[in-house]
Amino acid sequence: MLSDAIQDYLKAIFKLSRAREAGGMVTTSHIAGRLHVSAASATNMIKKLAEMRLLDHHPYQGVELTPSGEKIALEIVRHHRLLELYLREALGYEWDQVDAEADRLEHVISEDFEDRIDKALGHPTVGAHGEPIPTKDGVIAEHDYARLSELSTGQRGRIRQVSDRDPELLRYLDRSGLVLGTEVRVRDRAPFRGPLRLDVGHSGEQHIGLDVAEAIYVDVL
Amino acid sequence: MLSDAIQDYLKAIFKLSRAREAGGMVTTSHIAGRLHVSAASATNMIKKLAEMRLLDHHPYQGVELTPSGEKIALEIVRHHRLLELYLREALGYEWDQVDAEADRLEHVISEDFEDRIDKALGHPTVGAHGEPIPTKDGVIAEHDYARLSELSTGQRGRIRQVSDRDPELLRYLDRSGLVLGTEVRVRDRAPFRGPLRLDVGHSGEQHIGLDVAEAIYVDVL
DNA sequence: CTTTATTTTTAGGCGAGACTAGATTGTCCG
DNA sequence: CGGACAATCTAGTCTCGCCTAAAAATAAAG
Repeated sequence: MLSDAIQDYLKAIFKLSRAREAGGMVTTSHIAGRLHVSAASATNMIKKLAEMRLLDHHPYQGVELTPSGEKIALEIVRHHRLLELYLREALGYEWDQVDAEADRLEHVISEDFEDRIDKALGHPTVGAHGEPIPTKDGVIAEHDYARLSELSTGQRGRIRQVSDRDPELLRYLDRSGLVLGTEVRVRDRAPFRGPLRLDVGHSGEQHIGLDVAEAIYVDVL
Repeated sequence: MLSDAIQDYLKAIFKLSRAREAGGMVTTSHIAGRLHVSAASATNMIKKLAEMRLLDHHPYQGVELTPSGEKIALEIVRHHRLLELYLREALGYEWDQVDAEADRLEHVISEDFEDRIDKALGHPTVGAHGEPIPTKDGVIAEHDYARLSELSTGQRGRIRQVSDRDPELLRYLDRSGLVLGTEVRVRDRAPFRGPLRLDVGHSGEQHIGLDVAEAIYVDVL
């Protein structure tokens, strides 16, 4: 059985390698930063994981998950996302609270538990924040959503996914009506990485910063 | 935050002190046996818990939880029993599977999670095996059920609680119709700790060993 | 090309919680 | 009362996952 720490590292590396698209290489300090541990601790764990053939370590360059490492990471991600959705759907959790609870639960649930909540949710394919849920045999759907920040003036999109990293951000999005499924239109973009003016749904107008817009993924309409 | 190990020790000591009723003293080897660790490990942890004023250690005699130790134990037991019941009611787990899953979940759920499942279950007072569920402020109901093994020929009782220690036993009870709420009558008791012959519900007759009968608690009718 | 700044790795250590081996205490029995 | 045996405790060790401090490698800048 893999320890919680190992699972956390694999999950973090997997997510970072996705975020840093196409580059593939994830550095020691990225991992350390994400997990709030020192760089030395990350190096130690990396060496151990390389020993276990769960990742390839290119010293001073970065790491890359092996297929078996990625398989395990996907199992954990599946646990996490099913749990998030279950907490929301079955227990009424708010959008911004599910991540923290799922982070703790994901390490301890059995296969049986996983199957039961999967069934209770009707075998969902996307999680509480729109992220794809890997299948049981490790296949994850690839969506090519655009970041809201990439849309130009006049373009419309439907919100399909949001970053789950920051609960504060999620609460802000919720208050602003920027939830999954909502249609938005870019009315205006201020220059020099300035804010966007948006039409949100049928309700109203919102001004959001570019950082926020980068955390929102849309289908361009 | 108390470690999982500490929580496990406190829970084990609490349960053992209940089982060994009135005696109060729980020995090192009882604890070690229950937790599947060596006696030396148990001694170490006992010293640590005594240091933390969670229990009183009378060397070579045994231990007794302090009020604050018992408070913590009750919180864990509450988590455990609410989880067991939730797994059964909401996710369709079988009687014999809930204990193992709850053992892992009990350490990681938040107060919020506890409150939500408590509410979803309608603030239950007894768990999946009939055990009383401590309240949030650490009060546990005391039932004075009789052991089925103590009933004499001709006496009737209603099953109110069963031991949750052994999944195998629970499956056996389930197959035999010896579930919570069932009425039973002792038709006959064989001598020398021999088996009991029972009328179970309206269905049929069962022969059960005395060990089994000791694990079943009834209201005498 | 050399200096400087940053990142990564190495070295050494610490606390938790388990273990084994061996010393100690308590109990029971002749 | 004195042994014998079981239970308990002490001492010392191990693994895991984290840490800090210092050394080494890389990258950037003059």
